[in-house]
Amino acid sequence: MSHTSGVRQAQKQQTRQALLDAGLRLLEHQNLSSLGLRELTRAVGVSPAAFYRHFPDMADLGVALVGESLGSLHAVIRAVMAETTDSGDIIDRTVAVTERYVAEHRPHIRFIARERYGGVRAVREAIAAELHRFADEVAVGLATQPASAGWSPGDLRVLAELYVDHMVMTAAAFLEAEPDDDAARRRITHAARLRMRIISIGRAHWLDEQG
Amino acid sequence: MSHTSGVRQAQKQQTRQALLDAGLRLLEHQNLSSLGLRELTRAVGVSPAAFYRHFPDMADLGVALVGESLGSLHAVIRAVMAETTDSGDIIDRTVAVTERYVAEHRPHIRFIARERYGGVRAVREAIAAELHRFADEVAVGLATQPASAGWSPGDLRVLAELYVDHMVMTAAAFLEAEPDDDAARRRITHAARLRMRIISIGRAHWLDEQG
DNA sequence: TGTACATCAGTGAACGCGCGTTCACTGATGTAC
DNA sequence: TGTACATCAGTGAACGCGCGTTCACTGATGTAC
Repeated sequence: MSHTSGVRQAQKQQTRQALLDAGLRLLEHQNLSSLGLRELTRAVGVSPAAFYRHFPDMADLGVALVGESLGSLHAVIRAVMAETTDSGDIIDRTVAVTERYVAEHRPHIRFIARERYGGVRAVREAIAAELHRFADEVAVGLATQPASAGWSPGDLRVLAELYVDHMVMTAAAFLEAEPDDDAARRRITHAARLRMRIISIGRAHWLDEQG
Repeated sequence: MSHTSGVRQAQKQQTRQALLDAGLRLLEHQNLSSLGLRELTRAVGVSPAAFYRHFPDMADLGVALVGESLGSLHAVIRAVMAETTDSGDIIDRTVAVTERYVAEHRPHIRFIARERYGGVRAVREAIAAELHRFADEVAVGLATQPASAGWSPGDLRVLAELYVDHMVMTAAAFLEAEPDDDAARRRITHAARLRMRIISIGRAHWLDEQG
């Protein structure tokens, strides 16, 4: 039984967080699989061996970064979905929230984009699992909307994934633009809204076409 | 003036191709930025120094692999777009072609997915440029269709990117499934068709909603 | 056709370097009484 | 409160290893006459 309080625990947690923070910073220009253990501990200012007090290996640190990067998104998504106003409004709001989230968590989102199909299996799987959970949440939200009447659960789930994928796609686009390139950001915003509207209209007319 | 014929040229080309082939194979389980020069030349059976007769560095080999991976897709896309039958048919055909292309070029497509947002700038940019060119081509194709009447060139371009992104998304999904997992492949095919139909229907009703 | 010289793809040895991991250790923090 | 012992985060030295790059070289191929 370990007391969770105490100076020692707090100091350990602080070093762990320093490793995560430095890792994220160093990953701005490289892959997780090319980030060196010594490079990381050097940046933090601890000995190489200290790393092993916190993570068994780099892949494990990567998985921790996935949680840190995507954990806070759940609340954001739920908040947007809860405000069930008209669909045009919800689209603009979603795009705006995505833009702001990328601006405020740039290194985290870059890390996710880079490692989503990257070379470290455990990290890839952790990201896939998180996105899966987002899609679940969106699917539940969609199911409660009147526009979903007549949709099978499986097809609703595909629709939810479509929305999540587009959110990721939009985030990646904002990522690639320079943060202060306002023209580029307006272009991305316009494209993201247009895409989501096309999908939204397609959804609304889906059942007509099936009849 | 160098004669392009000759035994020497042919042998050099052969070694270069062996480097590309071995590179692609070694990149199945790792990033370009963690692929070692010695690891690669060892796999090919030449001395490490021989590498420099063909590429200045690994990033350059990566760019060559991008060309090799996406070059042959142009012809395929153009062929599908040329057969302007009804839109349901063209969707099924596109999904089927994507599935077959991934099955036949698995390592190439995996490389593209992994490096699209990867750690090597030159390679990222080469991939982005190729996808940009695909979208251009699709936009030209779309512009000739009656369903595009009333669309601005800018919005048509967004629509073209939407189709390209969905092709990439579908390819990535096929990639993640085991090649012999027929159930997974059927699920992906169903989802891909549904997504494209929703987009197609949204496109058809876009102008109505704007009025 | 034969000869003498030029080119250049690939060699093999050498270099200095930073890597991941191990280990016994230290000394501050925690606990029992 | 004070004392004696336990815990354990972080140290620093050591290890063997594979890395990227350089260099003068070799010998097959190419060219000029």
